[in-house]
Amino acid sequence: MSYYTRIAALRDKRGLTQEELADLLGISRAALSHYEKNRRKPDFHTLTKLSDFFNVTIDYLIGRPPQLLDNNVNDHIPIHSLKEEDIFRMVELRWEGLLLTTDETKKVLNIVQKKNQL
Amino acid sequence: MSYYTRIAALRDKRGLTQEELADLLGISRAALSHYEKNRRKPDFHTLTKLSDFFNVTIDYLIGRPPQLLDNNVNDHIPIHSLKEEDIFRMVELRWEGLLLTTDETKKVLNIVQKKNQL
DNA sequence: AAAATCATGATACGTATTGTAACATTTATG
DNA sequence: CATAAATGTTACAATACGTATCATGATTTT
Repeated sequence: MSYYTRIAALRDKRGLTQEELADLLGISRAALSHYEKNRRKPDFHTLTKLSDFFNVTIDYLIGRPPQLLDNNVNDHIPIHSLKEEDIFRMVELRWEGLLLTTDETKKVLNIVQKKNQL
Repeated sequence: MSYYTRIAALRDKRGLTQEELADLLGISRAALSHYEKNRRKPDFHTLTKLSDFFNVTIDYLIGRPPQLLDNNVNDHIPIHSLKEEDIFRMVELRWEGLLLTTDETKKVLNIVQKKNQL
């Protein structure tokens, strides 16, 4: 219920001060401090700027726990006529909230391929 | 800049009225209408309830355009010591914002495997 | 097709939340 | 341990929110 955003952790990881990040995003340091301490909630625009900057999803940013993979109903996926670009768009691998590059994705998919288990 | 949430579209897809969805989520119909028309912005808790209900990310829900896969720096991924469960956690395939089930994911990964192109 | 019903959009206002500046406290450094 | 740098906190004006209510639009019924 009471989320803790991961802004502070992400910022620390990059060795930025509140003031530096605030300037980069065009917001005040006080506001950023409030966000990190969960006293204030950034609006969508700021959320997006933060997510873009750190290359994470908003879900990750606000500390939303990951969803489970089952109990879902996707009737409309044309699984057998997926084009390569469709698949490319679907595959978004992340590690601790961070998107993998194309290269990294390739490597992981190769492992999947070898293990042949999923 | 000015996002349009996909709440209305997702709700319509399920054939729900504003009142029905509002009741399911424990919010007022007026509030929901405001969210759909981008006159008000739901708080994190409501955002999460909506995302959980529709099984989509918050990013998708608020209409954030998808991120690109390149220009990223993930130095810390232990690619060669990934356990199967690690990979499982990483693989979150989506189609129009909706998470794929394990079965569907298997199928798509099988296609990837055959095309052997990614 | 008019009346009635249902669904959604819009407004106004009391309340709650936000942003900012200023001050306080904590942490790092010479 | 004194100073500076970084972060935390408070108070208040400005903004945004939730709700009730009314307005409009869309279906249904007869």
